[in-house]
Amino acid sequence: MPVPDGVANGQFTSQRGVTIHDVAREAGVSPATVSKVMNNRYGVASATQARVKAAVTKLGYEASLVASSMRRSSSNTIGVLLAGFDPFATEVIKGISAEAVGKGYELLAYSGAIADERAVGWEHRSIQRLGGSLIDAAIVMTPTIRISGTAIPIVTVDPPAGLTDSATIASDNLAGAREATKHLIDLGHVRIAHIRGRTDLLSAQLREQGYVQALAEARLPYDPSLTLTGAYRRDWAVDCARKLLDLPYPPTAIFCANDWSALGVYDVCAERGLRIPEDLSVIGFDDIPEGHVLAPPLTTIAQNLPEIGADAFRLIRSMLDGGGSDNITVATTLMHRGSTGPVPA
Amino acid sequence: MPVPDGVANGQFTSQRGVTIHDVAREAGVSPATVSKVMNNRYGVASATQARVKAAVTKLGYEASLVASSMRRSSSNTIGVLLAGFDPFATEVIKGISAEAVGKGYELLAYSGAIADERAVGWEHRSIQRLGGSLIDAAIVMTPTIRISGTAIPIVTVDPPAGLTDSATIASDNLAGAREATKHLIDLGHVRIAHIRGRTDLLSAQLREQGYVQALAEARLPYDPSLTLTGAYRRDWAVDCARKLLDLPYPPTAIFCANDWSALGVYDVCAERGLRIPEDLSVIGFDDIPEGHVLAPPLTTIAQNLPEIGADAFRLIRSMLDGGGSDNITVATTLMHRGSTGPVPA
DNA sequence: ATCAGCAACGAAAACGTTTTCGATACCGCC
DNA sequence: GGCGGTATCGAAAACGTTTTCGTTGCTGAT
Repeated sequence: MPVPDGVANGQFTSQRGVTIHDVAREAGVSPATVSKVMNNRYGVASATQARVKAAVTKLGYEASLVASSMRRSSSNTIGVLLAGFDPFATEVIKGISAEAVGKGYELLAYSGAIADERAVGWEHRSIQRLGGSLIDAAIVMTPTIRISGTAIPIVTVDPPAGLTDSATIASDNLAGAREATKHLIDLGHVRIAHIRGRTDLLSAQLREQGYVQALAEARLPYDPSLTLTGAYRRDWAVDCARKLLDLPYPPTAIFCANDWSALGVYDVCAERGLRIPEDLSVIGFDDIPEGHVLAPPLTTIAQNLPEIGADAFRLIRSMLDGGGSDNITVATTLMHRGSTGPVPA
Repeated sequence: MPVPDGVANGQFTSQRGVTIHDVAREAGVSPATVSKVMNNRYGVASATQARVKAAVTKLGYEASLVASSMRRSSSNTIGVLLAGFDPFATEVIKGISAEAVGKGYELLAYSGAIADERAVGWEHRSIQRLGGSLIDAAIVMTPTIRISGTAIPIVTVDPPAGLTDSATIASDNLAGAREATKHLIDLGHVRIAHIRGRTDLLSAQLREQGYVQALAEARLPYDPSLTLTGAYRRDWAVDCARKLLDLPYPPTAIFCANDWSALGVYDVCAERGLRIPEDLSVIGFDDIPEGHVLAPPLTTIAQNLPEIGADAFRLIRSMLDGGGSDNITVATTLMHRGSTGPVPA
């Protein structure tokens, strides 16, 4: 139901916002004085202050963030740079926001990845574009490349491999994967497969490493043919699951590097009539909401995403205050639901 | 484990990003020419272009968003303005993002509500601060006031009461509330209470209206003493539930204006030893994740938040192309879970 | 009466980019 | 050789704000 409210095309381009000059003219002072009043600078008579404030409220003036942050060095806002507003990122942002509220900082989440061809290097581009003026510091989510030589403090959430010399926050992927694998071992499983994630990501490497460690700790043999690459993708995981189940001596349990991969395993079980967990135990990683509504609900390793965000904010704040960088890991928790059970007889 | 990576305090303030002047000097041209190359303007020799591009890549130059959007009018960015990154807002943002990706637009979510005392009017402040230069249009989430006189197109998600003359998107709160109430009626309930939301919000008004309509359609009597104000808050809803259950002729079912209010009802049932749904049926609105893990899981009216976001993006895009405004409602769906059942005998 | 001191205010520069417009050099053609 | 036309480039203004610094005018002390 379109509303014919009498607005024509181009209605907005003609208008320009009210500037500091308008306020100055209204109050009969110079722009410089208006700026001083707005920023509570010393050196303006109280009578003038009152006049300026009256003009400000009358005209509804608010300083343009762009112009002021161009002149100033600091803007009191911290930027959150992300490839897209996916569930992972938004959950972490919630944590950042919860921690930041009331601390006098504004938050600006910027998604600068326009198209896939330009996607590589979006982190650097975004920091260059926003940094130094619009934002005082940045929290970068799941970058694909190493970021260096920036003019502002950076903390990296879910960092890429090999980035230990700067500030990073991530789940304790190693311990989480070890716990997942140990959970399967405790249920009596001996032949445990692993569908690993994107091998270029540190998180995937650590989860695989945790899987290997848990096997070693339990003195179970490590069979390389039981580890396939699902790249964190459901469709790839489908292929992996098929190959694993086609093995002459197939696994009785699969540890998936993330929940999406586990969904792929569910798909294959459905197509082959295999029951979970009676015929095959499945455990995931991440604890996405979709896992709750599966039949059976997915056993998984939950990441504490808001806590990661809160830690990221605390760290970047301490860096703004002159503190050094740090590498923080956040504990995961095993969510024992319906998709894992004792080894079939 | 702090990493002593040899960085001192103030390490970042000294550095300044590489500007267009640096590139110009490197390439032996003027800043104007560099700008033309960056923006693919006509009138620069191919040899010069190559030299400039080489300098750009060598220095890793990226135009400052602040400076360029100060000079330009358009920035190809649409802003999402919100009071905070709460679950409602982030879910809608996901929908906006999913719809915006690949359309050539960048997204900038800005949370300008610093402290509660300054919170009133954050919408206007944010638009003034970002509009006209940093963002070309804005999607405003759950504003508390009417926004008018802006220089850029605005669409409002979950608009306040009385705002029908501008572009708005919201769930079909009326139909959803009617469905919720009808669900209880179909289960045989006759004495149905309603814990309403914040009466200043249009959503709450419509949900109450839907409740009243459903009663009327079923020719059930409307008892004003069965409607109390929970203001969308859990603690207020606790008081409401206590009062309702203390009534001489208490309700057998309660329709809560949102899920948080329903949680308050759960609290009171727990404190009084009432069983859900045997002694009291409870239905909520919103479908928050917390409702899934309750015992019993909460029956509720789910909002299609990502769809709201997608609609918001589509609408603002058509407005940028010169289209008129619109008022859109998005359908809700009843999630029948464990907290509603037949009327007790 | 003179002057140091200070409060109040404004002129102007600066931030980094884009865009207009004028200047220059070169080309082909008469 | 002169000239109109075109291609290429740079000087400078502009965007809206903040900040420095100089100017003005007043107060109070000598």
